[in-house]
Amino acid sequence: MYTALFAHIAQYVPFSDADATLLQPYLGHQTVARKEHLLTEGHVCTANYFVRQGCLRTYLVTEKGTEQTIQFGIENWWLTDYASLDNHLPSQFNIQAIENTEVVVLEQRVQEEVFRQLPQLERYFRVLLQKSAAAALFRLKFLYTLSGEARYHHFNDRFPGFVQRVPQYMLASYLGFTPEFLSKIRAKVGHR
Amino acid sequence: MYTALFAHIAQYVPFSDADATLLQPYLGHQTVARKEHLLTEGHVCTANYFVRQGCLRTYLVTEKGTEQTIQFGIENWWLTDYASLDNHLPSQFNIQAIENTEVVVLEQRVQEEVFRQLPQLERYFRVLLQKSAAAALFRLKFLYTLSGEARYHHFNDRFPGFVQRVPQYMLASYLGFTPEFLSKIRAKVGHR
DNA sequence: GGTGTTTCTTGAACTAGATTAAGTTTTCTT
DNA sequence: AAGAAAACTTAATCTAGTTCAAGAAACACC
Repeated sequence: MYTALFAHIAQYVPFSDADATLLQPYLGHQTVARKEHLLTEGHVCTANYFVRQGCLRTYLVTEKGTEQTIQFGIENWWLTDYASLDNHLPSQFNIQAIENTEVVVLEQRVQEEVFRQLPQLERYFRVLLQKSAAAALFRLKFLYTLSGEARYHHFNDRFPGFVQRVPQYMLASYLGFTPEFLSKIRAKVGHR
Repeated sequence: MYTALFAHIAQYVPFSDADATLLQPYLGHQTVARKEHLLTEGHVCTANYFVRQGCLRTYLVTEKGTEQTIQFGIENWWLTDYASLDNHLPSQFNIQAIENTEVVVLEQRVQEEVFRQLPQLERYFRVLLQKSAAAALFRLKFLYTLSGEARYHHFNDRFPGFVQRVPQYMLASYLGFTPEFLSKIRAKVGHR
């Protein structure tokens, strides 16, 4: 049930079987059906989610009523809206399953106790968040310096299986352009 | 010398005078003249910088040779390139002073020892990084959903003093458009 | 298998912002 | 104070990507 998460933690900090036994009662497990939401905008985000299997996305609904995909989360990634989680504010984002997904749930209300009993998890999350900060810098570089078409190719080269895994309108949205434009790009290179 | 940093830490975690005395020998202090660099792309980033006074920016040089400003860092902010810092890789970014600036320097090579002696700093940085992750989500929302002109107004409303503090071509770059376009926007509303 | 819904594709018309070019103003250096 | 460099402004032309519209294809449900 939680072995993927425990293995992930052990990659970064000392984490014994006893530690795992200690942590387990604080964790939840949830199966999320395709299209089902873990977080809906306007509601307070109450947990941090670790993807055990499957794929999630964070998106928002624009003033025009269209969906803007902000990020994807696949296996071994944590996903949450920290602004909402930490400040108990209604979230501006949605977290939704793109395919049937299984997540490990760390509720905000037990997080402090978890850190008290397993202080090395402070370090685990700090290290992961540093990786996330590094990725955010590259994401901005990507968005600011590449054309829409170059972004598609760059992404496709980097994550070749992704294009088949997620609907194309979501991918287009994530990459910052319209599905119509994505069709045009793909037609140009024979649907790679 | 380090009182601003110590006060900042004490906002988030228990931090006594004894803790401050313990940390101090591991810190450096640097005055950076306007336009001087703390990090140059192609070099490995060796430290995390806390802005005591002044203003920094992270930027990159595009393939066309133009500068793309990615972020600003003002008082009480930490600034670094985590990808380079943590993995000892040459950085793709530059960190430069926009005005005369004073920073507290936490070198990567002493960081582990600092965490060993002051474990609450693991928590301090985790909390700050969570805020940073929250801000990154909002930054993407901002970039994806607002027009160039709306981004200018939104930013100006939020940080009214900033527009006078940084050169306009840097602000335009940060907001994702050309300086020419920024001139047009400002002419429209009578140079606010 | 049939029907309804969602996703993808195509093409014409449109537009937000970029590019090019150059003049003006401000700042910096000596 | 003078000259050079950097930053800002202005306007015409251009373009990457959007919008609009609708048909085709794929998927979901009963």
